[in-house]
Amino acid sequence: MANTAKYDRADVINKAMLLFWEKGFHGTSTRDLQQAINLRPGSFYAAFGSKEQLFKEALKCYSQKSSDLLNLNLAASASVLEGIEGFIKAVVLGQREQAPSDMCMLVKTIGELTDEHAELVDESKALLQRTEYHIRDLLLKAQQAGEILPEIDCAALAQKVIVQLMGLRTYLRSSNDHASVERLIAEVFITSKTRT
Amino acid sequence: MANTAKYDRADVINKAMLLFWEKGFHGTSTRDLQQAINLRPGSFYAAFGSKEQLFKEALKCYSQKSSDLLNLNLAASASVLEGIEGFIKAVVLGQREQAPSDMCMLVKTIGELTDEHAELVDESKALLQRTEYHIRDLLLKAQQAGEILPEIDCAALAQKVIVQLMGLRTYLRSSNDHASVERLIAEVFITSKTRT
DNA sequence: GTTTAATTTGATCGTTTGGTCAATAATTAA
DNA sequence: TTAATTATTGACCAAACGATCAAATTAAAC
Repeated sequence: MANTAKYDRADVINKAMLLFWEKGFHGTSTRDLQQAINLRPGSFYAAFGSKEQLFKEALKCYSQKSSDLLNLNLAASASVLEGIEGFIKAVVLGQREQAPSDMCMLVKTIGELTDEHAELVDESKALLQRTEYHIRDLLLKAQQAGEILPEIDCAALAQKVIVQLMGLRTYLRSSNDHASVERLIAEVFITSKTRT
Repeated sequence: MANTAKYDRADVINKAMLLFWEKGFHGTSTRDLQQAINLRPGSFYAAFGSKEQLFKEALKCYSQKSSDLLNLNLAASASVLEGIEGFIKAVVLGQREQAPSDMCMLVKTIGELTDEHAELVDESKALLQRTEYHIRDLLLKAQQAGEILPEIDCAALAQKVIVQLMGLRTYLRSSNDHASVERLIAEVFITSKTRT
């Protein structure tokens, strides 16, 4: 056989993801990346092919972490709806000192990039849609469990949740007004909840 | 005296704004700009000093256009609340074929840029806040006119409107689902309106 | 221990970047 | 008409960009 790679691919992608999340696609140079993940150009391009391909891996990594966080909150909550609410709070407010940006990386990407990088835009859109469907399915489960009023359209409610997530995270980045954002989060489900 | 400039400064800034809005700060090169506004480097830098300064002028231009659109909708509406609703529809859905991006240029900017370009980020934040205060004042006026329930906190409602604007425009960019967005817009004020 | 195939390294490539500048052209006041 | 002042032009600069590659190094297979 031959030599073996000395880096942990998952760890490298995670570090690249954090840098891309913070500075964006164009704002992150391949040299920035190579320094952050401690790889020389040759290894870098042997491993990932191009800056664009690494960014795509970073998007998937980001989305997976987000999905993990949702599952974590679901597991730690007594009900599905509580789990979703916990997830929203965690995503928007929770990770203050560890996340490299207040805003969603997928939102930042579809905002920054154009058709010139259609593959990355499309991947971001697809991952956002997957999240929406995931939440819709969870809301249906909550509705079947009697947590959500039966007349509510859960697909429409899932859209509202995604819109709120996008809007609130962006608003927090803009205003840095934690208190207001916390108050606004509490209102997301109030008209859909059953009496408790 | 001397020679006079052959270009219209306001027109040039407007063209630059459209390009920046579409492609972002890093995605737009000074050569892209110089070609779009038909200025050679010398004139370009004599007129604007730097890419960053021109971007700042572009932000102000964008915000002014947005403010104009709000006033236009207010003037064309029977009530203040109708005017705001018309503005929201116009901003989110109306300008389909003319706007270079679904998303708000200020949101795109605070999403793309970091502390490295703090002046541009801060300017965007300030312009967003000005819009929020503008809407808050209008909502107060609508409340005094009896269009909004007296128990509503108009400052908080203005925040909600801004969050919705950010979220809905981003969601439209992501999903291209006009019908859903139109439906979601209709829900912005339903719990605040008085009986009609 | 030698062979073999993969990895790592750092110099380097051609291009694009934001920005400068001396030369030229144009306009108006005198 | 001339002198003074400003605008325009296009060549040019140094730095940063994404990416390549031959040479050196490494570790598993035999």
